[in-house]
Amino acid sequence: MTRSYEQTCRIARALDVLGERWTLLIVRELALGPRRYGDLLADLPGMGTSLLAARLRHLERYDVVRRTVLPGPGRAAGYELGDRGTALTPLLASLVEWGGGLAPPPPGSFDRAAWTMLAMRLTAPGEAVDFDTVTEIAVDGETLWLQGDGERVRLETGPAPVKPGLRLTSGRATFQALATGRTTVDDAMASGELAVQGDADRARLFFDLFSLTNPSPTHGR
Amino acid sequence: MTRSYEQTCRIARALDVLGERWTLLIVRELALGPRRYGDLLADLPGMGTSLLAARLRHLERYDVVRRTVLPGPGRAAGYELGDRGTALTPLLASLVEWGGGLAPPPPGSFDRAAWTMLAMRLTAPGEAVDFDTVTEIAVDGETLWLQGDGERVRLETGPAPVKPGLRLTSGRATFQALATGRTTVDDAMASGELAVQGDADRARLFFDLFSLTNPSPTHGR
DNA sequence: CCGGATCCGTAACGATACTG
DNA sequence: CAGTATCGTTACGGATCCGG
Repeated sequence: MTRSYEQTCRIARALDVLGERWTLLIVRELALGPRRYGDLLADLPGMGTSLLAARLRHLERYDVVRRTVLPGPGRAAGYELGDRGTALTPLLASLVEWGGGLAPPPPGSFDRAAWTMLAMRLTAPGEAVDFDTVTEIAVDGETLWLQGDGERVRLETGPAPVKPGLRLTSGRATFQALATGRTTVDDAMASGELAVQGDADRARLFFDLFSLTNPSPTHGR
Repeated sequence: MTRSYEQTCRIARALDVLGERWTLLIVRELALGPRRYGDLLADLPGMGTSLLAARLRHLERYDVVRRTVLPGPGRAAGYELGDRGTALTPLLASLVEWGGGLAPPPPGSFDRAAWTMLAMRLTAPGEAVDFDTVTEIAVDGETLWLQGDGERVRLETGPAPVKPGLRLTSGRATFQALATGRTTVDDAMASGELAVQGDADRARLFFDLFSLTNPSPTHGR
């Protein structure tokens, strides 16, 4: 089917499944919640449609990805992570940590707040699971939400399914600065670049918990 | 040079550097100690020589890989991991963990004890760094050695540079069974499939510490 | 002989058009 | 909207060739 390294090594076999172009970015997208085929295509600029279809079929075989019926009216078909897909969380976290050490991206790159927020979630300390305020984030028109439930932090694209207890609105540059700790909630509020609806203390706690401290909190050996 | 996703996302940027075919397997090989160009080529069956040269040059740019002079007589040129390469240890560990959940490899795959031992080292618990006995392992003619120094576990291919305190000799199948805990040192010794030179208690401790317990000791979130 | 560079056939990818 | 079909382009794999 797909080209294999034909090695017994676990690393090589993992890469047999995950190592081809776009594969882990599909997993990244679905780590942000279930999506429709067309949404995936739109969020992976440059990827051809036939390739996306082939990758999804491939990943289904390993239960990395699973077909599902999306919630809400319309019973639309979509894709979500399977059990072997959610098991990729530590791998995605390693990639985020390592990628954080690279030079800053060239201007003109595609950017989405959801990617930054996913990186924040993946590298957040364990206490972040107790952040139980439903928080909606709107960055430059893009909206997403998250909530900790004591077990893990749910993070999905789109508007919050219930009325959020905290709502943060900003532009991309400000959000990036907040994410990396280059600015603070107070400064961003004072300059009008960040709007906070809800408790300002909660907003401060939010960025304290999820901030992409770079260099990273070395995990592993 | 190489094709990029052109996304600001840290995952995508990490994959811009690491995501192409063979790249992480080169890192895996160099995680087993410095090597010469020809050795890398021999240990990566199927890889073309021009591609290896291109990958090495690419990885040098990011200090994942570095040119070096090999120890020993001859002052031969070789390659070793750079700082950004050794920083890939947690990523390799994640791949090992995830790959361990896949179906067993098809027969006829390439196999080396060094790959299994690297997987054991990457997923071993922290106490393994205190395993300070120089241990040489010979599996089916292939030899490698390792030693903990209290900080980390050094693991390299080839014979031990000093007289080992423990020496284990077996065939591939037996070593695999010992690595995955499907057999014990005592059983393998009793059946003559494993020869232990040195303290048998140390040999037992060795496999206790490094055994690829599958399912894994969940690390990360 | 080792460390590559060159060349060329094949397989993978990317863009667009097309179909149920 | 969710894919399949087609086709030009790029990347890879294998063999051969070259300089120290």
